[in-house]
Amino acid sequence: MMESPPSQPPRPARDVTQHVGYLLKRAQAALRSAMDKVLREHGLTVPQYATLELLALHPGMSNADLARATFVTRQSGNVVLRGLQEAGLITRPSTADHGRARPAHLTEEGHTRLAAVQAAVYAIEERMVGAIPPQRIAALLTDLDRIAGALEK
Amino acid sequence: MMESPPSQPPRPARDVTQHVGYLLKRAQAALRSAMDKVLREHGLTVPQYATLELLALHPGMSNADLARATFVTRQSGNVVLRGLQEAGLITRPSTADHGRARPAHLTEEGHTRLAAVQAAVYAIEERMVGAIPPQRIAALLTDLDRIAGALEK
DNA sequence: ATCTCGATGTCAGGACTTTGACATACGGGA
DNA sequence: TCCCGTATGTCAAAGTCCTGACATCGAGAT
Repeated sequence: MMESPPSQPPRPARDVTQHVGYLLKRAQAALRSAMDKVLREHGLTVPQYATLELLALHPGMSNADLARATFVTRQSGNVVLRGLQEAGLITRPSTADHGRARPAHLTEEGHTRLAAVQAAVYAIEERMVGAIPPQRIAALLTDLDRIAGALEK
Repeated sequence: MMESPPSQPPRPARDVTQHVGYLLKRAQAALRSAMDKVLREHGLTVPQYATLELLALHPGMSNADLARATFVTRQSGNVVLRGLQEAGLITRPSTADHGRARPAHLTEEGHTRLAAVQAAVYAIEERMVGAIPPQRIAALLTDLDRIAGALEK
């Protein structure tokens, strides 16, 4: 019940469910749900997967680096890293050579597990991209980036 | 450290941080953070605010309705509703007249508090919209809707 | 040399959310 | 009429994440 697709008003939507913020939340919730479902079959959480992907791209990132990049606090990032470390997917030196930052690196198994899930995750990305007119993709990426930039200020 | 804006590759981005999913996450994280900050000053959480907004638009929504609309579980929705009820912002009949659903309604104070925060929240929406070329807004909303639709299936 | 400041890692506690389960209530079909 | 599937509300337990706080480390200023 309570379903009333407000029959799209002209342009300046007054319905809250037509605001950019709400649509953004809805899309993100759907993405999160889809990724959770797929990653669970591989024994990974979304933050864990994101961390693996980032470490594959930028080996040696510290906990603080990863926390910023995955949009969680350092504390949560620490939990993620310990989980990955216990699972044997990453390694971190027990002592920091420079500051306090301890650079993380993927293990052999880390690379393997990442490769195993990438196909499934990228399929989700494909479903998203496939739902959008190709000529709009670039603009969409740009706009999302601008939204983030405008709010992060 | 570890900051290397990958100097935007031509178009088909291979960098994970250029994927639709990542940008979506980033924009949503920025929005959530901005809203948290503003709403905290008014003693409300994001789900609580969303619930008030929805109840203003559709009086009488049930807990299950609200949970779906705010993208949380019924259990979380229940917690939100009890919080709002204790704060005196909404009312719910103690007994259901039809099924088990107990329709929620804003109290006088609920309307007042909502009105008080709307200005601040809408200013955030304005910051987002303002960062995007006006002629692209409609397309952006459409694309976000399609992304959600493609994933919710 | 010393001090101050920012960044990092970590701990403790609490807040929020989810998973899983159960009981109740309506509605349609056998 | 009776049964079964769906929807709803709720409880208990666990997980996840965050806030607040503290100690350490490096770099630049004093």
